[in-house]
Amino acid sequence: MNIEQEDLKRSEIFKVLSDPNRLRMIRILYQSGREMTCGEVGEKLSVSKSTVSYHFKLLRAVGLTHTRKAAQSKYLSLNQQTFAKYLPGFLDSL
Amino acid sequence: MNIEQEDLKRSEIFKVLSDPNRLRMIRILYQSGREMTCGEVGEKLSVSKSTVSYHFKLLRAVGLTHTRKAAQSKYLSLNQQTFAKYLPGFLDSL
DNA sequence: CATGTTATTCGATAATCATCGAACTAAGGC
DNA sequence: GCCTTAGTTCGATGATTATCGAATAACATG
Repeated sequence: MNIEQEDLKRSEIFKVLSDPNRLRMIRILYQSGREMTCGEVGEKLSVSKSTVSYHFKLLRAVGLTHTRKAAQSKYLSLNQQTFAKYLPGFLDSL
Repeated sequence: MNIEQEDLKRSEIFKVLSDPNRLRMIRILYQSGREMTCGEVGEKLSVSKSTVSYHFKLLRAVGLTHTRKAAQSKYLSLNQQTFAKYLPGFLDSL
């Protein structure tokens, strides 16, 4: 990847992190230290489930989270590799 | 500062970093290792000077840069402390 | 198969954003 | 005092965004 593309990727990641609700989601996932479902996270944020789904889609799209499907639920967890590459030390600063 | 406020501050910083042109500005400043004027940076990005001024204002507003005024020019430099606090290791990953 | 749970998709809407050129301010040099 | 240089501010505009509720899809369980 050249610098142009790297910058675009970086700015996309920052854009995804620039919403307070998404930041909270990440903190919730990080501090829980386990997988969580959409509903579980959404409950803590008091926003509609469609909005939660929207945010989760964005987080997934830039590789910040990983999704495991099981039955009707989807379990989300942080993708530590992406954080390590683009935001070294960030998670620990939360 | 409580967590709510910290998250707002964080998301503001990320929002400022989520624009490719502002990211390039930061890279330019970082790699040059010195102060630069608005015009100097703007030249490298081929955007209008009003747009550059707009971006610089945002960077300053969240404390990512520092401005020193001298004669008609304004010299910009990165505020390393803000990076260290909110994005440890980020500059080195550029 | 009917019902309930979990999540996604689809408009719609109000808000925010990046960009420009033009007008303006401030400072120097002639 | 004028012109030049360096930045800022001010609309205006087109694009993107966050949010919601309603409709839909996928799966499980009675």
